[in-house]
Amino acid sequence: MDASLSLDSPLSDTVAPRLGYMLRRASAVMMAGLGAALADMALRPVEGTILILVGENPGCIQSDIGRTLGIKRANMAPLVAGLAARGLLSKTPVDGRSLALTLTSEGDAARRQVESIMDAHEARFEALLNETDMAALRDALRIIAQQGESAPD
Amino acid sequence: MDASLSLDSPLSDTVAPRLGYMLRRASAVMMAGLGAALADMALRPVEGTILILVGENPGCIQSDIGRTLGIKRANMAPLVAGLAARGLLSKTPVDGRSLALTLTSEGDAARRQVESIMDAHEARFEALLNETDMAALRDALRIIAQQGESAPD
DNA sequence: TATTGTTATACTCTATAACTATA
DNA sequence: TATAGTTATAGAGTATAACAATA
Repeated sequence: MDASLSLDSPLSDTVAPRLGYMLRRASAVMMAGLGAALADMALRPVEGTILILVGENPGCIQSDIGRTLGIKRANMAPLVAGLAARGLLSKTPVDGRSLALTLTSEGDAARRQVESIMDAHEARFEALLNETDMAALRDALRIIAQQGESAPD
Repeated sequence: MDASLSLDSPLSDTVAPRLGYMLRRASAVMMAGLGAALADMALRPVEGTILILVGENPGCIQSDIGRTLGIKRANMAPLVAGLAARGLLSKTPVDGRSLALTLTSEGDAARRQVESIMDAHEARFEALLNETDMAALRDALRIIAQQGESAPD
């Protein structure tokens, strides 16, 4: 049993096996799956991620969340405002210029649900790989991601 | 030597080790690197990819490229028009409704340069990983990407 | 009827610039 | 001077709908 050439694609494709292209495809598949899983809660992946981060860092300031997730200040503002408008988190001034973020009880319930959904989503993919490949995958992804440090703002 | 906790991030972050998040980060790093490497040619990664695909499938029709790369017809039109306007590829009717794409000689020169840039870019990352991890990474990415098949249009 | 290519359009994500207020 | 938050805006990337021409 070999064959397997051009079963679903009639074109020769030397781009498909490239590392960057494979990474992009795999990432898109997982993001789409997570987005679909979170759609029931009317939350996007980035919003779920913010809830988790605020949940484990109560009182953290908005800028720290943005720096941790690689989201610029200008784009954090509407994200946090949206979550606050839905009653999921509250902004309380600490500094005069900084806002401390904490989850409301409703936000914490949402956070627990998001974590549950993310756990199940990850488990679905991890079940497809053996432990050795999973460990190698994590190592490789960490090393690749480390190449893109810096970026002040 | 352990330490390593919160050196660059003052926040606890249980999202960072999640598979989907690591994939997204690694993919973004590689895409940004490739984008920077291709910027000298004033080509975006997707444009370079189209040049490669047309180069190895001369006379293929526009729709096949779109299907292979997961780009919708509506979004292929301006991409191909842009490359044609720059003299990198030519569109010749075959069907009356289908357009066969071929690289011009200038387009083929660009294609060779793109492949050279992509080779160097990949090599830079592959050098960071041993053969075992690279093989595991490719296997894992292929398996993950396979979970997101379908999508008719 | 299904496919190809095109245009228009909209929504998301991301980026910069400019502004206010504060440390 | 540097930082925090906000607003406005612009550019990609991606999505649907509608259309004309063709198979």
